[in-house]
Formats: sequence, C-alpha cells, structure tokens
Amino acid sequence: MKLATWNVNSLAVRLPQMLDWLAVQQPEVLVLQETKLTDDKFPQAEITAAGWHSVWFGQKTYNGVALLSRDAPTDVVRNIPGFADEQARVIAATVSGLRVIGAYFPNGQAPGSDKFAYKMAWLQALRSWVQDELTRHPRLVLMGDYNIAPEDRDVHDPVAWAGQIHCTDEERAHFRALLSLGLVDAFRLFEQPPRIWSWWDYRNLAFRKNQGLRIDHILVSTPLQPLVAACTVDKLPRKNERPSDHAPVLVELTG
DNA sequence: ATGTCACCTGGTAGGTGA
Repeated sequence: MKLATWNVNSLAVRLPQMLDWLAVQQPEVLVLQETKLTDDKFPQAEITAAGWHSVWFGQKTYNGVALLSRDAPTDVVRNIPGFADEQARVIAATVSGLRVIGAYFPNGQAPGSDKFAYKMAWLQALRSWVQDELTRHPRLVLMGDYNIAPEDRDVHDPVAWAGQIHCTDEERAHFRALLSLGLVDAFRLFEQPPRIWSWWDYRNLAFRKNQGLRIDHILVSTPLQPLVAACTVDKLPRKNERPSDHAPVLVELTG
C-alpha cells in the first residue's frame, strides 16, 4: 500500500489537481498540509465522491491539515495533546492497521525569532507525544512538511543555506531526536539519485534550476522498516500550471 | 534579478507568511 504527504499550499486552489493526483496514484492514505481552510470550507463532498474518507483540522488563512484514506480512520487526534496551540498543524488517526500522524511543522522564519522559539517548543512537544504514541502504536508513520532539511545533501546549496532556517543545528538535532525514538527516514532506506528535493521556492526559477530542499519526510517506526519497499518524491505535480511549491512524497509498504 | 504565490484587509493596493 501507498502512503503520501503533500503540502498543497491552499486546498481551495489545489483541489482539482489533488483529485487528479489521487486518481492516478491511488494512495491508501494522503496527509495534507497548508489547506488554509476553516473546517466549514473543507471540500468533503468532492473527496468523498472521489472515494476517500477524510478528517480535517483547519483555520482561517494559515496552516490547516487533513488526512484522506481509503479505509475509515479511527481514534482521530487534532494537534498535540497537552500542547496549547492556536495553530492547526497536526492530525492523527489509526487507519489500515497503522497509526498515521500528519504534521505541518512550524516554518520558524529565522533563527533567534519568536517564530523560531515557537518551532523549538513545538518540536519538543511533538517529540514527547510521538514517544508516547509509539508505546501504544508500534506500527506508526509520522509524515508531513517538517520544514527541516536533515543533512547538507538535502540542500541544493549547503554553503548558502548554512545556519539558515530549515538547516540550523538546532532543527537538525530535533530531527535526529525523532529518529532516536525508533523512527527511520524512509527516503534514506534506499540509494537515491542526488539532488532530490521536495520543495522549490516559487521565486528565482528555482524549480527550473532544481534549486530546492528536501523538507517533506516520511518517518516509519522500526517495526515497519522491513515493509518499506520504496520512497519517492513525485515531481510531476510541481510541473502543473498552478503548482504548489511542494511536491508529494510517497512511501510504498508491502504486506 | 528585489525574479512568486496565496490570503487578508479594505478596497482595486499593501501587508504578511512562506
């Protein structure tokens, strides 16, 4: 079965291409970030008509997440329990025998900023909660827009990006701390071609020049690791006429 | 190349966030 994550940068704008993409890829689960929709505006009817269940958690203008699935989701959780947050960034559910967490990690803006401090606090809260979730759900997938490039090989120009947002030591330490809970980066389980990114800035012809970052990730718990058959970035939707700045990332699980 | 996009407010441009 296929699981996927995609920062759509406004589901209102991207709904037609998301439905096209669902029809082609037929994932068991798709988590979305930056839906930018209040809950009353979520396009449940269209998604249901296409054949997917959906649960969602949004707000006006910013953030917003959703989880689409072929099978009905249960035990839905919105945001990080115990972490008071006005921003809609997390949706989790049990589906097809997996605990799936979809997350839109804070951007952080710039090291030293208030938004960076919020990102650090959010990451700490996420880590504690995921650690807890793993005790209840050994078969767990944590995927979404992490807004962290884990290593220099995930950055088109590591020199220019050194110490910049997405690439700071603090963010990368948090990423490694998530791995240390018993998660593995599905993308790095395989030999990959160089210069694979999941995000390209809209500016500066970045996509045409393939100047991007790998900041969208799928982490699977160690019991799932033997089932991971592939992990890829699908660049095709980034070539659409009105693309999101992110491409979807997919993982294929056997069994 | 300061090269974009989406959304808001408050209007038909400017600010914010990414």
